Amino acid sequence: MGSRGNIQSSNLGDVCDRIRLRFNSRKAFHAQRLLAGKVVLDNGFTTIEKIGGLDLAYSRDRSLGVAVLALIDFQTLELDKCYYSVARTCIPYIPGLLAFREMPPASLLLSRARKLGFMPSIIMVDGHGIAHPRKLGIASHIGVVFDIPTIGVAKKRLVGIEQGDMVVDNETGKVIARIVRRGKKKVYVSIGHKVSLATAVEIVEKTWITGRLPLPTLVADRYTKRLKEILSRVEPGEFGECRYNRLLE
DNA sequence: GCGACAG
DNA sequence: ATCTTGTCGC
Repeated sequence: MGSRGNIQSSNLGDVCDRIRLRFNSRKAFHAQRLLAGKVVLDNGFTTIEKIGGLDLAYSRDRSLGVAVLALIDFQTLELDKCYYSVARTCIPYIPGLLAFREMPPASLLLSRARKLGFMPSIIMVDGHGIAHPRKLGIASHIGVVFDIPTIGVAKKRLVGIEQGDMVVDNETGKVIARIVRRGKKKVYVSIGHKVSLATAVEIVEKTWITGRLPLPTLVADRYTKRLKEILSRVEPGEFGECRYNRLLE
C-alpha cells in the first residue's frame, strides 16, 4: 500500500477534521476584509413582499447545526413558508468569526431556497452586520455572498460604545448600530447588506410585535429549537420544509 | 498581562 | 449557542 492509502482505510481524519486543520484566523480575517469591501450600505430594494428570518441551533454535542429560514409576508406578518437545512459544524465559536461556524448550514439552506425560487426580498439574520471588528458580521457575510439585502439583529453587543440608542465605532465615532427596544428587551440592529441603517431599524420596529425578538428571527428561532429534536435522526446535508403549524404556542 | 468577547 | 434549578410575573 502506498503512502496515501485510500479513502476507505484513510486514518487522516474526516472532512470536518481537515476543514478544521486548514482553518486559521489569519486567512479568515483576510476573507472578511475582502468581503467587507463589497458591503452596500444603501437600500438595494424597493418593496418587500416576503421578509426572511434566519437562525441556527445545534445538537447537544454540537456536531450538527440546523439552519431555519422563516418566510413572512411583510404586509400581513403571517408565516408563509419555512425551510431548514442541516450540516456538520466543523469550526468552533470564536467571537468575530461566527460566520465560519454557521455558514455551512446557512449557505446550504439559502442556495436551495434560491434554486427553488423562495428567496425573500430581505433577510433578518441573528447576529451582527457591520457592527463587527472587521465590518463583516454574519449578516453582512451572508448578504454579500448571496447578494441579497440583510439586516443584522443581535441580542448582545460585540464592538463599539453604547451612547443612548446608538452604538458608535471605537475609533471613528461613527454610528455602526442602533439599539431598538421593546419593553425590557433590546436588540442591536446594524446594516447587513443593501439596506440603510434607518430602513433596517424601521423594519425591525414594524416586525417586532411580541417576544424577545422581531418576528422573522423569533419564528426562525422557535422552529430551530423544535428541529433540534430530530437532529439525531438526520443526515448532514438534509433540506426540508418545517412541519410544525403553530406559529406561537 | 488583563478584560472583552455576536452565536 | 447549550445545560440547568429555581424564581418572578402575567
